[in-house]
Amino acid sequence: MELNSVAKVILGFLSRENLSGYDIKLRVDDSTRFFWAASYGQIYPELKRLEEEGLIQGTDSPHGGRARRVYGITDRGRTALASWIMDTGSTVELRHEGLLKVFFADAIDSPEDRVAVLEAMAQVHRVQVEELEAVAARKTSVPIECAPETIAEGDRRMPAFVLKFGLDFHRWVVEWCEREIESALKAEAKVGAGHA
Amino acid sequence: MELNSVAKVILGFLSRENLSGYDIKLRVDDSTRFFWAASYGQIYPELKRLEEEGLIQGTDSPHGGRARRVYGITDRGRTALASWIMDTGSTVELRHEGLLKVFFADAIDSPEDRVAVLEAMAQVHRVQVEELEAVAARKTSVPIECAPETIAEGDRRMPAFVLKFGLDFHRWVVEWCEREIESALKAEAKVGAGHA
DNA sequence: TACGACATGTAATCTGTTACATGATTGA
DNA sequence: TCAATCATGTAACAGATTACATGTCGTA
Repeated sequence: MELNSVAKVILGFLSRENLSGYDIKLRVDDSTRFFWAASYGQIYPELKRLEEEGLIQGTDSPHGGRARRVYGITDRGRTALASWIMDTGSTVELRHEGLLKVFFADAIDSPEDRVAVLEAMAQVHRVQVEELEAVAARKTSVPIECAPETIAEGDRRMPAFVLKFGLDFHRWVVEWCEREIESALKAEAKVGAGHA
Repeated sequence: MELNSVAKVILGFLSRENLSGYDIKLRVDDSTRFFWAASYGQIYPELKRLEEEGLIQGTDSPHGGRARRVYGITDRGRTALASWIMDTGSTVELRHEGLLKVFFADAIDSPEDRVAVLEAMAQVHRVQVEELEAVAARKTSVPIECAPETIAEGDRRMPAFVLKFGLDFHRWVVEWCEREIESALKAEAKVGAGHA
């Protein structure tokens, strides 16, 4: 019962509410995309597979003449989800072009230009902070889940938790870069003074 | 002159020293793999392509009967590398299964089990810290680049910089998790006391 | 009536890893 | 002599994105 990458988000979201493939994609793009993306090209085929395996159950529920299939999680699906969550192993992958540039920045002659590489990296993370702040603002003003019983359940704390992690993380990176830039500038000033 | 993902590491390493494909792979696995991996299946074809484009220049230099082709960066290659590094845009991708588990941990009934999910995430990052500490230890004791002229150049500071970032980052995540676990446990204790 | 959101699906493409094939050299 | 390392290369596969095709519905 190994779950693939897409199955994990699908079962996760379906454990909260019944959704169509389209709905799932909306929620992914609004939340997990920052650390776990999923495209239509993965979602729709996987919904079929998961239904065949009996982890989810689909029901046709067209809106007028517009075809729509809403899926709900089954007991077997819940078991699979819980067993994945409770498994202590998990992968972490970081692919960071800014770090790669810093790593090779010795190839740049001018010290000011090398500092600029760090500053550019900081800027990328500032943008991420802004994006996440926008997400946070949206969450507090207009909750994405609008069903009344959903708002009533106040115990859905974990997504906010993860959002906080994202904000804290990107802010930390910005500060790290700024600290290192400052100490680099100080070191350089000393060298400059020595030469004068 | 858009560089693809593998071209970036190749040009970066060749800007320091002349290397074979095998050498490049060794260096990637020893350093950038934590944020920028590359496999033989990418490296060898790309070396050919970069030579055709004139960004690198290969020379056959067999060791005895063992075939070997060593590449050096050209002036055009240096220009391409510098222009990529100085470009302010860069991608950041994080794929974090632990965060995904935390995100969906509301599906787990027991509060203790939910805390365990956070603890497991912390553990993954502790392992990363250990791995990076091993890398750091290797660097200070036996520098990977052993050519004397290389050791003499003391101005290759950026790789150590990036290593420091990795260590600081993973330690920060561990502390973040521990802080949140503690505050979660305190909140729970209060609820428990209220019920009592 | 036209546009944007709703809704499903797939084919082409791209990127990257894994595994294998092949063979030489070095050192225990 | 045997295993590990040096060395190059490719085919098969896995994972994911992009772009397209198709059509409905609500609303400005």
